Amino acid sequence: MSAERHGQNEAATDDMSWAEVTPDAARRLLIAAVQAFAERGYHATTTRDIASRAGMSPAALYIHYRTKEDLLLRISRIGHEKALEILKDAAAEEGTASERLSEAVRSFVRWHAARHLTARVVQYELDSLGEEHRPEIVALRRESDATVRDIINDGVKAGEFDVPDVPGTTLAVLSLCIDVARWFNTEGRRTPDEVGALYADLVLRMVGARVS
Amino acid sequence: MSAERHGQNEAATDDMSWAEVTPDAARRLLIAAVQAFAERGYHATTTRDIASRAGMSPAALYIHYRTKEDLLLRISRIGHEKALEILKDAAAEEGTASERLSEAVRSFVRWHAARHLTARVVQYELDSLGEEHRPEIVALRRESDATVRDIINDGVKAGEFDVPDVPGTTLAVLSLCIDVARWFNTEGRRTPDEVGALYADLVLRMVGARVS
DNA sequence: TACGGAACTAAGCGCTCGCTCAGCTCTAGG
DNA sequence: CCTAGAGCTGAGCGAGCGCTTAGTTCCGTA
Repeated sequence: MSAERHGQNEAATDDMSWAEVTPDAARRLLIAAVQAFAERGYHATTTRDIASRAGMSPAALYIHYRTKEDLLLRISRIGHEKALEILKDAAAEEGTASERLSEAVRSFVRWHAARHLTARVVQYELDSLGEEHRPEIVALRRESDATVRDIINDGVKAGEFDVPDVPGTTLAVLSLCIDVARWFNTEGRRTPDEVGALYADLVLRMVGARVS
Repeated sequence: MSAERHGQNEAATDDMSWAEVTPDAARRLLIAAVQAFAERGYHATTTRDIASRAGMSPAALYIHYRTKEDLLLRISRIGHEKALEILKDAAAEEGTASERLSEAVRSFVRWHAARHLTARVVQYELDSLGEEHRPEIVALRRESDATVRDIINDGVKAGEFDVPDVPGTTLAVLSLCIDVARWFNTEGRRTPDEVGALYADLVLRMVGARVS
């Protein structure tokens, strides 16, 4: 079966990846919200739907979360922090700029594919967040941007890369990786690992890395 | 002013690009719907909002469109047809595969940037379409995919390109172009022409085109 | 001038939404 | 055994939703 082959059935692994969310009922609600938001979008999802996916009554949601938007905010914050951590870990490794960029793209894309439900909410439901919470999330995105841009700048300085427009190329690389969350399908032909490898190669070509 | 510099203020040019929609009131409603859907998303947009943007009462909408979803369907169909036409025009030109791919990406991206409100609805609100209308739109997307894949295959056969994974690279190229609609901002630093030129260069690198 | 029909509006119907609240249940501490 | 409090539910409120309907306005034609 496909999910087994991928080893990435999101519903199964979510229990582990949202371990920081307690108590148990709050975590179940949050996981239910991720699935519902990813499938239907934030505005099309009802609190009744989220609660029933978690096996609870509609009122139970409000014991653990102040509002429906509060749920989205927590998902978005945790997700962005995870995505940023992945990029920073890759950037902090030892090795050439090519190696670090390749590893950053590979792991970033792998996350967007394996956890595409979460990533879809994180990357595409940002606008559903109210004005008062958006700046916090936008700041995390800028950090992600800076992390990738720094690696590319390193590569240019070291003579490894040929990049006429560093900010533009950084934007394109991140855009390419993020959009994986939109089209990736667990039932499809590619595993998250395969997509990660393909994209790492494509990005190295985009920055004109010397063939190794 | 930015919109003037870009020469691409969407609200202004929409009157011309939706010329095929008649009568005038129907076109005004459709343009209002594009703006509202792009800003807030389909589900978060109310029919009252659309009607008031068009300077009409809520009931007037139902004289020209059967339902709110009917509006989305018409926007989506016209938009996808336009996007496909752009790709096919570039693919049908004379020239090398590099030239045709470059022109396809340049014009496709330029459209997604200049008309990013429309493109955002077309590319990201597909899931809001009911099950009965989606297949028609998905067929148009497959045609777009095939058009780009054919150009890349031509380049590989001619020895112009070095592409280990043609379907995967095709997917990545289209994904990269489409995501322009998500991040492009009229107030930003780049014009649609500039983004088109940048992306055409990046895509030629992705397919390993020989430097010309 | 009179009239048929298309375009449009004011009012509002039935429904579902996010969210609330009074009260029930279950468990830990004494 | 009793009790306090956290977790949860059933019922439902006020609001706003998509959409409808009865009736008005306006214009082309004769």
